[in-house]
Amino acid sequence: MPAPSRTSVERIVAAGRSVLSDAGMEGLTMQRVASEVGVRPPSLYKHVANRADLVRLVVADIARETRELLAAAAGEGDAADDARAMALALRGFAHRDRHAFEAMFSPAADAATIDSAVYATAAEPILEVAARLAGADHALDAARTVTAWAAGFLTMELAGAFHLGGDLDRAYDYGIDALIAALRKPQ
Amino acid sequence: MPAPSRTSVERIVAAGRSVLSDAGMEGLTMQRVASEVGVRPPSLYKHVANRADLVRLVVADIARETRELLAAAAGEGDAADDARAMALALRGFAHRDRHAFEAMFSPAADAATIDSAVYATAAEPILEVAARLAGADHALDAARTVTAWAAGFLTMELAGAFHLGGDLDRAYDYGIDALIAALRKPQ
DNA sequence: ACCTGAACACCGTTCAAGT
DNA sequence: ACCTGAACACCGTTCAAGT
Repeated sequence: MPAPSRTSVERIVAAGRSVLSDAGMEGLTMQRVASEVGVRPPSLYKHVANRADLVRLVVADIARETRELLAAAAGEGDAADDARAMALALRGFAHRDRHAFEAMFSPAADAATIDSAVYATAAEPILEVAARLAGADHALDAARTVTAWAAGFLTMELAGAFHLGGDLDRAYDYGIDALIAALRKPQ
Repeated sequence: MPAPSRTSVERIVAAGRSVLSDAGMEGLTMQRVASEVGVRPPSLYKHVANRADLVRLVVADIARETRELLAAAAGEGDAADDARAMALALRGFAHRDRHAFEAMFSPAADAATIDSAVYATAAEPILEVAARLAGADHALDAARTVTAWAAGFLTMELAGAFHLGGDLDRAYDYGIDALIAALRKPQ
């Protein structure tokens, strides 16, 4: 007499995603997720291999979310406007959901190995603007430079590394403007 | 009959530093550190408040190390040469000791709250070159932009986020050149 | 004044037994 | 075919008892 599944990977990942948002990576425990889903911890192992696997799935979800966010920010402006809008959208996300942002952009000991395909997902819209901004030949380098800067800035901002004061909104603008100017292909 | 201390904070932090290097943040356990130091885990609590405290001290050590490293890289070249040399020195460190680098530049759930003074320590040599490069008025913004980019690039490189291939050495050069050009004060 | 063993709470994970 | 309780290993941390 087979027992019908009382949950599913989808529901487990969704629960994990929401636990992560409000308890952080450290609070993302199998026990908490199980109780959120209405099941006992051992049952989760019928649907995911282990905690690392669950974390990987949750991070992949966040990557998809990030891609949507960035794609939506790139409107019909020129390349520089779109790049600026995407940078601001990413900062908004980092502020709105710091745990999700950190899970994606800092290699917590927990996240262990993240599928590199996950990054490719989120990187698509960035590559597209980078190509328009820097030209096809430098699209990859330009995309990496901008992404590295934004990820680094926001990670450090969230970590409280920018303690020397000054207006961080302005500092972020300063950075994005400097990068756009530097990467822009000769007209 | 008071018992003479069989260890010290210094020795504990040094042990923690070396355990971190070869086992990562996740392998940095009180048990491992205790055994490295020749003592039982409960004894550590006579010298550090708890694991978070130990992690904080280890990270502060890494920050000092990083400052030395950066200061040594800034030779007698002009501002652009020094900035380049410092960026390369940081990358060398990230490759040589990835766990130490990650402990400093990614807010592991473990690191919890890092003293912001720790960042100030490591930032000093960067601020100094930034002032020479971008002028005193923009020193802080320029230092933040360069640091954010380098931290982001190296974190992503270590995480395997740059899977799309291409020469990463060249990509790093591309980034630092672009940033130097963008931040350089009008001559 | 520091060290220790014993103990506790909490975690991930396995597994035999239920349905 | 999935769920469960019981169990195990491992972790951080506390504390009374040793010296």
